[in-house]
Order: sequence, then C-alpha cells, then structure tokens
Amino acid sequence: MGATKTEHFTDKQNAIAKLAKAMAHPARVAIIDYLLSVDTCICGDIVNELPLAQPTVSQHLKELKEAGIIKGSIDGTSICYCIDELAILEIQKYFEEISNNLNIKKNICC
Amino acid sequence: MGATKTEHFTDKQNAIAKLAKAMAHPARVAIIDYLLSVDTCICGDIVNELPLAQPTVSQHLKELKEAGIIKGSIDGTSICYCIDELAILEIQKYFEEISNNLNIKKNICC
DNA sequence: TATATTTATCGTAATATTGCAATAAAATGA
DNA sequence: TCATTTTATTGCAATATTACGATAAATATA
Repeated sequence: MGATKTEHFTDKQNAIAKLAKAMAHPARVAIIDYLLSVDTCICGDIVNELPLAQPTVSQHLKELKEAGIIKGSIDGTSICYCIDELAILEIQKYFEEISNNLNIKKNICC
Repeated sequence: MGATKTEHFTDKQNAIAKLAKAMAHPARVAIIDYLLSVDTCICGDIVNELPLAQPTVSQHLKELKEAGIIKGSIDGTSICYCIDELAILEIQKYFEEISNNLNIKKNICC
C-alpha cells in the first residue's frame, strides 16, 4: 500500500501523470517561469530567485530534468538549464485535445 | 520542514501547481480520459473502469473536484461527474503560452 | 597545490499521498 | 420500515515528497 499502481495504467496515462507531477509544485512552476523570463537561459542564479535553500532547488531541478521538462549543459563550474520543448509540447497537446473534445460535446449534464 | 512553502510563491504559480497536482496521478488521468470517452457524462461506473477499490476512486474523484477539474451533480443515489471546462482551459492556456514563448526564443543554449 | 565557486548528494525530520477494509450516509424501492 | 444501491468517510499502514544542514564533487583560478 501507499505506492502508485503504475502498472495498471496505460503508457500515455503514466506519461501525462509524470509530466503533470513535475509541474505539481509552485517552486517548479516558478523555475519554468524564470527560465522563460531570462533571455540567455541562465544558470544557477535560479537559487537566488527562489525562497528555498540550494539543496532544495537542486532537487527540484533534478525532478524537472528527470521528467524531461528541462535539460542542462555544463558550462565551467556552472550549469545552464533550459526548457525542453518536446515535453512542453506533449503536455500542451494533451490539454488542447481535452479542450477541443469538450467544445464538441458541450456538457450535457452538471 | 516537509510542507510546501506555498506562501512564498505567486497566486498564479500556486494555481498552476494545484491543477498540475490534480493531474499528477495516472488514475486521475484515466478518470479524465473516461469522462471524455463517454457520451453522457456518466456516473459511478468509473469504479468499474479503474483497477482500484471504491474508496480509492472516491478519493481521487474528490481531489479532482477540489482542484476544480471536475464537478458533480447528484442524481438519485448516484452522482454524475463531468469535466469542468474552466479549469482545463486555464491549464491549457498556461502550457500554450509556454509553447508560444519557446517558439519565439528558439533555444539559445543546451 | 591550495582556495574559491558552483552544483550534487547524503542523511534525516516533517509532512503528504496512496490504497484499502470497515463503516457510515443518503436515496430508492419493496 | 427494511433491504438495496451508491457514494463518502474513517482509520491505518506503506510509501513518497519536501526541505535543509552538512558535505562531497567538479572545475576554475591564484
């Protein structure tokens, strides 16, 4: 008990849940916001932007990276993180599909 | 320690995180998929569709409802759940904005 | 080589989530 | 009223997440 029953759901359902989970924390949303706001996809001053300690930020970055939402490349002692378009596109299209689907149906009840 | 530091982030960041969190479990993605697949936004046979016990499904439905992603109306002994367009629209637009933003920038590094 | 800078990892405490059996609550029909 | 049906709630165990201090690892520079 306690662990998610991943094996009972489709690959797509698990994939969407994984992407959503990566965005399921305000600090990680803030990281994405910040990466969008800077011109050069700047590095570890993300820590200075967030009200969290460096290890905590590092952990959030790791989760975003593992979900495929950001990617990082080493640049000397610092690391340059930026958003991975593919993952964003995948989740964007998922919600777009739902939106379109809802428009066609036009809620029968509720 | 341990609890999310909600108060340090913007309302928008918290709102997006909350919606994403609601979708951060494959069972809840499956519920949305099912609600989209049925013509009449049918009720509690969601339990039969999912590989989870009734109390677990009820709990997932509650979380989706509290996040505003679904709404339910009582119909005799059963309850009719369906997707709330507004919440879907909000999260859809968020990811669309990111997508558009990324298209303009066209990744400088990484 | 020693030091500073930057990021990652470890260890741990606090809290949250997931899942289900048991049970309650609410409405219907006999 | 009493059983049936449907959904919600309670209580609890297992697991996951969040946060951070301490520390390690990696690279650059003096």
